[in-house]
Amino acid sequence: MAGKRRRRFGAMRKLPSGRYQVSYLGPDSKRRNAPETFPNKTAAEQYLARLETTMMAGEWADPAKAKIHVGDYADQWITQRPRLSPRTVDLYRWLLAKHIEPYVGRLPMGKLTPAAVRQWRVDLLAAGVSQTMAAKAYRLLRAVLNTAVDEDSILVKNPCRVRGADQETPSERPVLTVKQVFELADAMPVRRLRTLILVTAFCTLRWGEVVALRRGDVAPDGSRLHVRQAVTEVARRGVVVGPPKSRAGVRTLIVPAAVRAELVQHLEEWVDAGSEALLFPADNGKHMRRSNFSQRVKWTQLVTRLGMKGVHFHDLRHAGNIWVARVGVSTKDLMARMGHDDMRAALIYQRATQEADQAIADQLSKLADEHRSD
DNA sequence: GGGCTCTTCGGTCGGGATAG
DNA sequence: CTATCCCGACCGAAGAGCCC
Repeated sequence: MAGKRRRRFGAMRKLPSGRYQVSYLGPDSKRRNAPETFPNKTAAEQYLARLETTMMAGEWADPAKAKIHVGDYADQWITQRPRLSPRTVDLYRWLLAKHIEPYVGRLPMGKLTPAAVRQWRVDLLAAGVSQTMAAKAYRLLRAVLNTAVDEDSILVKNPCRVRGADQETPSERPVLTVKQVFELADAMPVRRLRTLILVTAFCTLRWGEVVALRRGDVAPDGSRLHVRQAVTEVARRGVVVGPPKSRAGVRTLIVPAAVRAELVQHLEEWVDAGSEALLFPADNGKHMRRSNFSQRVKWTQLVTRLGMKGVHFHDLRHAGNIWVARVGVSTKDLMARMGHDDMRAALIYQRATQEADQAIADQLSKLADEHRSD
């Protein structure tokens, strides 16, 4: 066209109706029309200018893809995610079906605004969903949408921006005393489960770790324990044996002298020969199952009867950790014993100890004050 | 300007109820 | 007894912020 310079970015034409239509090349070099036409040339120019800026900033979103439904995209996301553990896949699918799909699943991606996300969360909580589960669902949706932003150019910005919505409200677990742990152990219907309780508490083990222990993991004199495996129960696959939860989970523990004799006796009386024999097997010789144990010892009723209502098996591990922290070890040492890579949990125990120290100090001060006033 | 701590984000395991 | 549903708690890696 004579006299007309080609535009640096995009193209523009006047339609028979008198309105202006613009088109442009996306980052994928495909030509697209703007979703609407403009009443005058200036408006069209402004649209192109804004568009160019977003594209330069790498924030351009493909309008066609924005029509994909949130639920479909999320479903695809889970399927395509590499290296998710089976447990996580199960959880994600469940969260999607239960807490996401029914609310925003049929919404096109482009229609999922921050306001819609906010409302979704409000609805979820109003429906009686706990903070914890709402936070989980929120985090999943956010992770999905982050991929939509970063990799697929479906969205410009993640609409999940509710402050604190990803936070799970931590709750205090009861702290068992040494005496209570022994009471619990004594209440076990059979001797070998008594040992299970004591080893779990004094070696601060996880359930999956303690039931995976084998004869070869215990030093002959019961002084050391080698944690090298852990089991998880996976839907449709049953018990799965693998490495412990974290890298630091593989560890060697010194067994407190107080339970060594018991452990050695347990090995003699109950554990099959051979280094691969399980320390605490089920009656069928295979790994003990959680629900099997709970039902067998009637856990819920038991702890209630002993005045420890609401105590979980995992609280044995907590108790052990608290005791260890009270002995006055460093955070690093505590982490090593717990099999943690992360210091957060260890710090919680040390804080609990500090509070106890404070209480002791306060009591001492009181005594001193009483003395002075005499 | 390198090592530390804190926060954010994504991911994994534990526990109880209940149906089979 | 096992399997599964539903929910709650816990954890690791990397990025952000901070302090020498």
